[in-house]
Amino acid sequence: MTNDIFPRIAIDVVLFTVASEADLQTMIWDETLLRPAEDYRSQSNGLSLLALTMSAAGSEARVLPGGFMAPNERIGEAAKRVLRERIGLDLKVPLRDIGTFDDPSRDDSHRTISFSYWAMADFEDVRKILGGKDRVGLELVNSTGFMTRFEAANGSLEKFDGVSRFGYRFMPKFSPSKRHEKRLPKDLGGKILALDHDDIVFYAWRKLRHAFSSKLDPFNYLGINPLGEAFRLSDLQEFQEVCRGEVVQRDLFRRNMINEDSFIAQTNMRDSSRPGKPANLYTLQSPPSENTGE
Amino acid sequence: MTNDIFPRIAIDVVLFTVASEADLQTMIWDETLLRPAEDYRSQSNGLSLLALTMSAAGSEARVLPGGFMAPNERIGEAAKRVLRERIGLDLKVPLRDIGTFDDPSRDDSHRTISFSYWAMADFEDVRKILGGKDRVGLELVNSTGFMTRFEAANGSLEKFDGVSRFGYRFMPKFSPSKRHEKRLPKDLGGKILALDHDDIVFYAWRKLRHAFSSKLDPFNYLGINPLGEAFRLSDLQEFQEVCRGEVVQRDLFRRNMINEDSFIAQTNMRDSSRPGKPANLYTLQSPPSENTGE
DNA sequence: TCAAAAGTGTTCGTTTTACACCCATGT
DNA sequence: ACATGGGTGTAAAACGAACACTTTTGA
Repeated sequence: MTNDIFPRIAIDVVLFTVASEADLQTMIWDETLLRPAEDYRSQSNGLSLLALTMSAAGSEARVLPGGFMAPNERIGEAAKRVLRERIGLDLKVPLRDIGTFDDPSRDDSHRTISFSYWAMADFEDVRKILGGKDRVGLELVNSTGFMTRFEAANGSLEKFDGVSRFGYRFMPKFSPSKRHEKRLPKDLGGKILALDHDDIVFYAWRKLRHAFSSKLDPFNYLGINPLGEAFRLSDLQEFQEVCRGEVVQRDLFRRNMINEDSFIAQTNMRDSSRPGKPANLYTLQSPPSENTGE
Repeated sequence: MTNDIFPRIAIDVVLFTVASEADLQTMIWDETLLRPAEDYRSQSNGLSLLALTMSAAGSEARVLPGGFMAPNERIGEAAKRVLRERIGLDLKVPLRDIGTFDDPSRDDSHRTISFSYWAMADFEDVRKILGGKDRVGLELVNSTGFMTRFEAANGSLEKFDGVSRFGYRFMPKFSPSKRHEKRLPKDLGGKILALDHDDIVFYAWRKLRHAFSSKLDPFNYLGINPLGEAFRLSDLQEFQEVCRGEVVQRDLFRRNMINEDSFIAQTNMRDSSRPGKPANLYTLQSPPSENTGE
């Protein structure tokens, strides 16, 4: 029952999580687990969208958690098993398909095909499994700070169909070629992860964006409720902006959310824990549950 | 180098083609290759979107062309090889990912995972490889006639996010559960192909729809130009409607197409080959070429 | 009283949708 | 002349985006 006789099927998983600056400062004791280190030392990030990475075997390089498929195993099971075995996380949310990556740069004698999956997990659950011999850590994908800096460097975010540290796409009308042209880290001369894992993160992030592009409850789709029982609209907005890599106007966001069949409902609670006028708190209409996307 | 020792990787391909009633009548000599036979005998279909199928080995059942992955083979190559070997078609257009199907209904001792791909091919090329010992034929996916009948039976098409014979989705606001709930043939008690191939066709069709959902040239994305050098706007509209499983108003379609950065350009030719006022002919701005989608 | 963030009113322009009408051809 | 399909005018409705202003708190 050796794996050597047949093209290998690799499973790679992009596990996203979202954490505030405060979360990261108070809950991560080893700051080398947070990359890029300079970003987190020298500048403010606000809310961060992060992807879980680990050290590649015997090297400095960082990779996504991954493994190989075992005989007689269902593919979905394999992905969950990989997470359990490699990083010790027993995922409760659904894993979703990213696609297949026929990576030509893996250098061994066997062709390896990567099936990849993504999911969003609570930061609470993720932080517990950081560190260890594999140096499990978090790589910045996007943040409010990143978007601000990107905008300062590249002009208005409206030219882009979402921006992230793992790449972005031009809106067709602003694209040099009138297409949905994209730029990945490798195009920009700044590879982040080893192998083709930057590509995988990018496509996973593009799928994550879809969760926020309809009128439907994104957290139902993701299977988690990262905002807690009751939350400010501005919390929801910031979360959404970081996941989508786009910003919207405050009033526009509010009015879009508070219409007939919204997935949130106003509570009678208010929150004064932050400066400014107290905010009404909202709650999700329906609890997160298993759901099938397209 | 046996395949028995490891979970098998199957490749299934959904090959779409579009043909008019006249095409089908004049070019298909064996009408049993056209399914469902009753539909094509008894009622008018107009323009049809079809998927290529063949007989399952030693059975009446119909399946998608498929095969198994060979050692040291690139996944994209495998898909092209399968088409070449099984149905004798040397595809010139890019194959696109549908997803992975972990089919639990395949009954042999080994778990089989299906990587599936789709493409759109010219009817001209497809018709040449129909028939043969595998009874290669065409299965109706959607048609103008199908949409008309569906609308008569189920009410306005606006309630649906596209309809086809292989399933449809409700628009969230019309869905029983306020989701993008879907109905597949198996839910409707009318399985069409064997195994889980109905699902594969459905998801392939959902991807095909994307080709027509932006302002970009769908034929550039598909890699073919099914309409020829010059075409009527109504031809383009009918093609698009059949692929999307949605209908739009004539004037709205026209105005959406004829705006600043359209992918078509008006020619100085006119066509009087059909009743009514002669139509201006249009042509594609840019020739089909390799393109990367998301 | 001021800064900060929440929240509302109003306007303007664009896109969507609908409906009605006119146009040019073959029979 | 009339059926058939192509093509345009117009207007209401819906939506997106911008901007300015008010509200309510803590410091």
